[in-house]
Amino acid sequence: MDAERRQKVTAYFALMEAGALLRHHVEQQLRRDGDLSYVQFRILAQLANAPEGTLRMTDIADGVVYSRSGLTYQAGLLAQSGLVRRETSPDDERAVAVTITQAGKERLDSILPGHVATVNRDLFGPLSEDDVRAMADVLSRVRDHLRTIPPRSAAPRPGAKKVERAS
Amino acid sequence: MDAERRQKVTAYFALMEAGALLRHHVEQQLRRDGDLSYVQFRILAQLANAPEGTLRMTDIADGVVYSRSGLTYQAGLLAQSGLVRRETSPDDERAVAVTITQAGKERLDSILPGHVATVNRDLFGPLSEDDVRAMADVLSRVRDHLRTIPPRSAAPRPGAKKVERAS
DNA sequence: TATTGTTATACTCTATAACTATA
DNA sequence: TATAGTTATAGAGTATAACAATA
Repeated sequence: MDAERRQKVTAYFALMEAGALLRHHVEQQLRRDGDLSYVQFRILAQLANAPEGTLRMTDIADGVVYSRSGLTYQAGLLAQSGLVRRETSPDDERAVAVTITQAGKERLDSILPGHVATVNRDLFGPLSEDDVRAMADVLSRVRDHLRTIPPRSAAPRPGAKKVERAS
Repeated sequence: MDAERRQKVTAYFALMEAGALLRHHVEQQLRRDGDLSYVQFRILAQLANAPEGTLRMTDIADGVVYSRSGLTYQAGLLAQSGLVRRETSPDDERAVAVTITQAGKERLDSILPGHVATVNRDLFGPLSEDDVRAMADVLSRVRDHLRTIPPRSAAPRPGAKKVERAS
C-alpha cells in the first residue's frame, strides 16, 4: 500500500532527474563536438534515416519539438549552417521538404562516435543487459502513452478562435 | 550483439522522450493549477520536507538546478510571490536560509492533489506494479551515476581563469 | 474551410563572469 | 585562500497569435 506509493514517488523523481541530467550531459557533448543542440541532432538523425534524406516539416515535428514555430526555428538554424536544405514540396505546394546535405551527413558522422561513447558511459555504465531490456520495455510504453495525451501545442489549430473575454 | 545495441538505442531515446513529455505535461499542470514552474515546485517541496521548513541555498542546489545563479533566480521568484522567505543564516553569515511561508505551504497543498492525479494518469497509467518497481530500481541507479559525473556548472569555481584564445 | 508553414513578438530560463562578504 | 550567494548580462529556446498560401 504505502510501499507502492513510495515506489511511485521514487520512480517519478528518478525519471525526471535522470532525464534532465542525461539531456544535460548529452547536450554538452553535442555542442562541444559538433555545435549542435539535441533537437538539431534529432532532426538530422531523422533525416539521415529517411529515404532520400528528406522529410516534410510536419513529419519531423512528430516527436521532436512541441510547437510548429519551434521546429521552424531549429530547422532555420540547420539551414543557415548548411546542414539541411529546404524547398517547396513537389506534390504539395504548401509543404516544405527538408533534406539533409552532404555537410549535414558529415557533421552527423563526426559527432556520432563521441555521442555513443557518452551515452554508453553516462547512461548505460551502471546497467546490466537485463536492466536495459527492462528500461526499454517500460519506458517505451510510457512514451507511447504520453504521446497519446494531447501535447496541447503541436496540434491546437482547429479551434484557434476563442477570442471573446473583453477584460 | 546487434539486438542489444538496438535495445540500447530504444532505451536511450525512450528515456529522453518520456522524460521530456512527462515534464511538459507536469509543467502545464503546475502552471495552470498553481502558477509554478517545475523547479519552483521542487524547491517548495524540498523546503516543506525540511525541519523548520528551512534550507540553505547550497542545500537546495543539490539536485534541483544546474547553476547557482539559476537557483538565485528561481528562489527570487518564489520570494517575490511570498511563497518563501530569505534571511541571513544565524550560524554562517555567508549563507542564506530559505524558509517556506504559510502561503507557500498552502500553494503546495492546493497543487498537490492535481499533481498526483496527473502523474498517476500520464506516467503510471500504462504500468503494472512490477513495472514501477523495475523503473524505480533502474532509474535510481542511473540518476545516482549521473550525479556522480561532473555537471560542469554547479561547481566550477576554483580554476575559473582559463581565458587565452585571442581569436 | 482545413492544412502547411512562417513571422513577429514576448517571455522564461540558463549560464558566465565579475563581484561582495564572511570563514 | 576558499566558500556562499548575488548581480549584470547575454543568449538559447519556446510559445502564442496573426498571417499567407495551397488543398
